[in-house]
Amino acid sequence: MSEAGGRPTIKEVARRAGVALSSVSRVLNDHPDVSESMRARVHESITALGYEPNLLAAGLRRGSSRTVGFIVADLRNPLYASIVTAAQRELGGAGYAVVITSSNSEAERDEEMARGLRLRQVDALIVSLTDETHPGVIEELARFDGPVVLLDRQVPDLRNASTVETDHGTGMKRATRHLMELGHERIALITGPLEARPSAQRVKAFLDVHRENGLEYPEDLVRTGSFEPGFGEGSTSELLQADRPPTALIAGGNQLLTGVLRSLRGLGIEAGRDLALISCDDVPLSELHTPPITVIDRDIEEFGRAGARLALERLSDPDAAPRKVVLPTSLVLRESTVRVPSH
Amino acid sequence: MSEAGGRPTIKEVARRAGVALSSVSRVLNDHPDVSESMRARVHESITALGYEPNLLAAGLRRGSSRTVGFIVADLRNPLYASIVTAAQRELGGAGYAVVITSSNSEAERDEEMARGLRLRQVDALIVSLTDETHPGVIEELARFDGPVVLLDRQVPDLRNASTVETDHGTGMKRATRHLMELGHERIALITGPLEARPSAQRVKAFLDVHRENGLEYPEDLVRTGSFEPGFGEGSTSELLQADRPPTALIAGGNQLLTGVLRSLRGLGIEAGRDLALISCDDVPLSELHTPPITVIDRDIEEFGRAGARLALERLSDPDAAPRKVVLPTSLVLRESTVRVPSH
DNA sequence: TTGTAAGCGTTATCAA
DNA sequence: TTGATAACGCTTACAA
Repeated sequence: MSEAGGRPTIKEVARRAGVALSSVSRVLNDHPDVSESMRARVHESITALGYEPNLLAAGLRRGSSRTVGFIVADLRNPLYASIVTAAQRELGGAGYAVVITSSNSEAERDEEMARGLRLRQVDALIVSLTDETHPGVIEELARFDGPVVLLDRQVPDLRNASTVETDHGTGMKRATRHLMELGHERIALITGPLEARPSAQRVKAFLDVHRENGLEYPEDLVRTGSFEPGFGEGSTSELLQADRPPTALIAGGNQLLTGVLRSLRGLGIEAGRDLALISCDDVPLSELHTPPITVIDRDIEEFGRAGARLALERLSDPDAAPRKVVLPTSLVLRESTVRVPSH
Repeated sequence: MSEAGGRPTIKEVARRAGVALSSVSRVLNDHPDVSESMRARVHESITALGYEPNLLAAGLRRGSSRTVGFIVADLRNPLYASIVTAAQRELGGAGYAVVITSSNSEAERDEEMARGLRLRQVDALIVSLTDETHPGVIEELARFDGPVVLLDRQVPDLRNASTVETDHGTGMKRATRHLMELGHERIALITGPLEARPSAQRVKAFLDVHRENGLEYPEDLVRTGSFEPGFGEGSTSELLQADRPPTALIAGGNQLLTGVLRSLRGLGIEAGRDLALISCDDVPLSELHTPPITVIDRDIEEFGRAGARLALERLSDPDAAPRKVVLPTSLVLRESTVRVPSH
């Protein structure tokens, strides 16, 4: 199309406009010291040539790619997708592009993704770690020298990281107390690995409420391990087919919930009638299930925005100290927990 | 940590190893002509210095970023997330990173994202367009000179694009016939905008089956417009509160389905009993709903993989002609369509 | 097999 | 306010 085949560069724009290369750059980055006539000539040349900047080159020279890397444990979880979408909007408004990667809930992939993003010179990293205790990932994040934002995770070794957390503990306490008030004494809890903050917080809160009500530690009723549907399904089947099955169950996430519901269907057990059921995070399934399912909810968009803001904060002021934001949860009561257990 | 503060570069690796800069590069890219001793010395130096390559620089020089850009209409749709995840795995295996962007179902954002990815010098583009007729996006894609893969879209003007399509027509025909065999004569169809291939294909197939059965064109029962839940909810309410409501309904996507179900709940209408219901694409909600919902299904992972393969195909051989892959659909019968309508 | 050197498209420093 | 020019970190002819 232009001079010599390939895409026109700043150099050709300069030649055509009869100005210096650096002047074109100044116009492009709207530098304050450019005359109106210069701006006009350059713009004329730019549109005539159909010039488009090469962001790789600019990033290399500038030492910053104007890009934020995002690592999520599982993109297929609609929750993460919402977080990413909200964050992307916030960051986009500030001129940053977002590179999203998914680790498929494998800690080694987390490490791989973090490294990849580092080498691509992203300016900041927002991560939802699969395993906050995995040394490889921590090391990887420590090597990164831009701001790091951890979502719902805590890594004490990472001096440089801001965090946005959810107050899962309070939510779990409310849920557990709610079930106890309904008369349940044998409540089961299925949640992800203890290596992820939310699970640890939930288990602790769950046990605290038991203790506070003078109830024994229901060791056999607490299952931690994974956020995948399969884990929810298997655990539910085991729990409900044991000698003393629970009368209520709390699922620690929407993916776990689908597993729980699959199991219930297989066993012919109906939530709300035969078993009180509570899930974490509101999704269409929990709302539209028959009966609708009580959930520990939170503002997931705000969660994503908060992550983005924490990153931007330290991007605009590299000396700013890392911060921690804690977001609240609320208990949304629905029919899956209205009836008193028949046992 | 190393010489002068910043991260070590290839230059410092070379100096420490006492070899030429280019030799380090050769080792890094495992060029065939490197002696074992050279390789060893360089590697020693690399680990000693903690060297890490700058992919921005490599990409600039090479004229290729080893990156594939992905544009999806809505990341929050679990279906897209699965497609992306599958594609990412395939592309990652071939050494390509994936930059995911979401346009939030806004055609202008599609354009914006495409441009952004272009400027970032991605090597290929895989896109699920919001509006395949939007001139801005088409122009944008046309300017791109690497391979373009369109997902479930067709743009005749784009000579350079491969496509992976779903045979939505056959699926819709099966679904419609199935309902007619159950005795339904007034079947409603709610689907996305006609500007998106799947909707157009569905409407056509739906009408074809009506014609083939000697039934009039149910103009009042076909609603096209958007894939968002709100559109599903509003349309369902209107349809079911009209003078001659349908006895069966087909929802053209999982997001639409949640809207449909919300509306049904509000109206006190039960799927499977009062209204036969079919949805497109299987998600936990369709499977776990009471009653389970009949769906037009497809292998969504394969869809994503196919997109990735089409991109890789032309990435490794730039002269390869664009190709088109069509994936089948199947009808999964469930309880939402077993009963004969009472009307 | 290895080294020298040019250049990828920018930005930023320095003079003018 | 503008123009030369030197990087940025890497790859790749070409020479040795």
